[in-house]
Amino acid sequence: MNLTPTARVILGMIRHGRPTGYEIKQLVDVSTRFFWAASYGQIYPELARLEEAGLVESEPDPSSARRRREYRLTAEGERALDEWLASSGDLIYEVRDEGLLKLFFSDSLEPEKQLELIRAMRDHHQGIVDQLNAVEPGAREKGGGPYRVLRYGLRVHSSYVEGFDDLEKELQAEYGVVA
Amino acid sequence: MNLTPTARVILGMIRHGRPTGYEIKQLVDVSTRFFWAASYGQIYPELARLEEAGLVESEPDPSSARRRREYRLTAEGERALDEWLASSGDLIYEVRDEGLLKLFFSDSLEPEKQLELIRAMRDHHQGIVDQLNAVEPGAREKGGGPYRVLRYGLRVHSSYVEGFDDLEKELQAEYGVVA
DNA sequence: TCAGTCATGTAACCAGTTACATGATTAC
DNA sequence: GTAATCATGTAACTGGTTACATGACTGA
Repeated sequence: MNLTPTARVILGMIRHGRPTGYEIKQLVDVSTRFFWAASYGQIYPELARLEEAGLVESEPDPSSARRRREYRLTAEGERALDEWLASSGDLIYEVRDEGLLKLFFSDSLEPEKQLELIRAMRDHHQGIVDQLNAVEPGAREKGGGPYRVLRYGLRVHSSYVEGFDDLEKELQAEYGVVA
Repeated sequence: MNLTPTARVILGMIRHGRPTGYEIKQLVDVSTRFFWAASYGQIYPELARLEEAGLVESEPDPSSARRRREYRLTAEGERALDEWLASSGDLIYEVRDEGLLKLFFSDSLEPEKQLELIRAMRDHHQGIVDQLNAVEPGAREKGGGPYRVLRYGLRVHSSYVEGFDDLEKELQAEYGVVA
């Protein structure tokens, strides 16, 4: 009953009230995206596999004018989801941050280019903070896990921004630049 | 001259004084690993491709008793590395954090399990902080990009730990647990 | 002598993205 | 009418891990 990575988001999202591939993708894109992304190219085939495996079942939504297939968890699916949530093995934790990699190798770069890099990273994380802030009110109302995760994200990405601000000042001091 | 992701670490590490696949992997594992990993299964084939493409050249190390192939950057390779470092397009930034995904869906979990999850994540990041602290003295001495990256990592992972500590207290209060 | 480390490499697999294709419905 | 959005899906590709295989050298 071992779930593939994408299956975990999908089952979770179905229980969370997102019964179609499309709706799952929509919610992922404004919530889990920053720590767990998913593309249509993963979602639709995985839904089919999950149905084949008996963890979900589906039927076309007749109340909708457009083509629309609604999924729900089977008893098996509920069990598999709970099992994963309660499991206590190693948790996947992977990061790929090209900016940090550049920074690591940045000693050969001109100061101005180094600053440019740091500012780009700062802006990127500030952008995430902004996006999180934009959904904060709605999330606060609902509370629970999603809201906890949101606040966590807000905290760490703000800490990123601070870190880059400090780095920028430090570099400017080092190279004798006057702001 | 577009470098594959792994090519960037490799070229950077060669310039940084790690001329063999083995040594590249060793350094990656204690430095960039937390934001840019690489496995032997990527490194060795990529070295061969880079040589084929003329970005590196190599010869067996005669001064070594064991089999050992030393790579160095060609002029082409130097140029490609510099070009990447100075480029200013979008930077890859990807995270996959299974713990946060669980937390997102954790509302159906018993409080005790929720706390367990939060503690596991806390411990994981504390472990990273410990590992970073272990290499801090050596990195401080050398300074430059690697040291900047290290301090950044220390900062954000400490902020993760704090975040989870707070979350734990919050949950305990919510569920009326007395520490 | 034997465990550990240095050192290179391959094959099978896994998980993911991007781009494309299709078409209906809704809002302006 | 037409642009945006809803909605599903596939094919080609990319980038990566894991496990395995091999063997020499080094230090206790």
